[in-house]
Amino acid sequence: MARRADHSKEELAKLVIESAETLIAEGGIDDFSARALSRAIGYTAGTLYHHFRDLDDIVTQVNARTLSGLAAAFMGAERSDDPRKMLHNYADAFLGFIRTRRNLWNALFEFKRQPDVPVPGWYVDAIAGLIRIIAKCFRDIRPDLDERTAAQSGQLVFASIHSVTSLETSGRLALIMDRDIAAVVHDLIDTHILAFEHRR
Amino acid sequence: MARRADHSKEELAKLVIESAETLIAEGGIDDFSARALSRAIGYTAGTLYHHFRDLDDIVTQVNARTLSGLAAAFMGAERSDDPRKMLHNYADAFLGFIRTRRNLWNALFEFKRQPDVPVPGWYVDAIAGLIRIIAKCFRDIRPDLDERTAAQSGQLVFASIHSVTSLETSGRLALIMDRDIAAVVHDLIDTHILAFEHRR
DNA sequence: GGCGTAATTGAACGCTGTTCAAGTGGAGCA
DNA sequence: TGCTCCACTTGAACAGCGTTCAATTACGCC
Repeated sequence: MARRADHSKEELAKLVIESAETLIAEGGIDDFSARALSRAIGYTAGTLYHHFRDLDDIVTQVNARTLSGLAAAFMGAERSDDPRKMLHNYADAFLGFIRTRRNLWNALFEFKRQPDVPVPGWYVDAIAGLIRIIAKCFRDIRPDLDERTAAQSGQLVFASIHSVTSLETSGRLALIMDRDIAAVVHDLIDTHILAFEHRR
Repeated sequence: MARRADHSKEELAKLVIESAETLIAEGGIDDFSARALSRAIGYTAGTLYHHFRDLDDIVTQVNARTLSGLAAAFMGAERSDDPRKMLHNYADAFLGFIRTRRNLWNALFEFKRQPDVPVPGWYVDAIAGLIRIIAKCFRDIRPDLDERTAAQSGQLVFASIHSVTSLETSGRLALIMDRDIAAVVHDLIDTHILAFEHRR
């Protein structure tokens, strides 16, 4: 029963990515498998490998949607003229985004990439874009400091927040601290702002 | 062909944990499996389940050794009367420790715990002990601030450093920043010190 | 020496990602 | 209309995984 009239090549690809996103969002990356995905779309596992290189290929495309969704959440953050307030607004946008998409956010950093397969360029660019938004706020706080310093603070904030959220979504935050994720994230931002204000 | 003469119950348990540690240290948690471990010790996979609840049980005991090894590394950190310098010394001890034990450090946070199995108490205590050492330095920097504030800074530093090291060991640090792990860790510590000095 | 029991084995179950020969349905051409 | 061709789909297969368990073995003890 080859070439079923059910879906065109493009429709099937779309169906696969969207179903994969739903499966990961609902059950996490651990319950996600080639057979579970093929069951969900009504095809056989083998078909997946005719349209995608492997499962990592599919997960990477789901991750792309998550990243652009986060970028959209950043764009939708409440505006403020105060860069300090703006950083907290971004944090709230971020927290709101991952609250409803825990498993998808986890998938971004959980799934193993094999070292030989290079990270896609758009992947790096998407993260760099988010960090640039954060760095811009630091630049506004102390325009006298050079751009590189602000960029590094943006990177540190991004990495630190990623840390506590991944600890939280994997259920390990309570091992380290006794506050909830939102309190910790805003505390982290205040810490980095305070340090940045008093630099040099 | 049971061979109780080869190893006593205690000897076998020791052999299992040590072999598991070696396997994880050399090949990472991904290449670690019940069959690989049983092959290494010259027994069958089924035997493992007579002496341990499951693989998680074994990994957890390996993690215990890693944690106490890290505590020992902290104890061996170069002493200093300056708490700021001391924080950097702890960082160097930490960096030195994970440099030779990347895969073991990864195993500490990588392997999935199922949510129903509670985290062992000594596990929580071991982490809390490390954080307390860090918090003590912050307390020395500003004795006028209350203990809780210092404790929270200790937690933030621990979580932040865990973040960048786990990003680094999983090969993702380069996605976010362009500096090496040691530079980032010391920068993080300076940031938290600077912010702590200027609190309230 | 024989018995009881603890330790060990090896097969089995259901799962995983991935590959591939075989077969089918639809499009294009005569 | 009939025919051919090939992209697509399937289902079986492979090698691995964690885990369980009936059967077997070997040891300590009486």
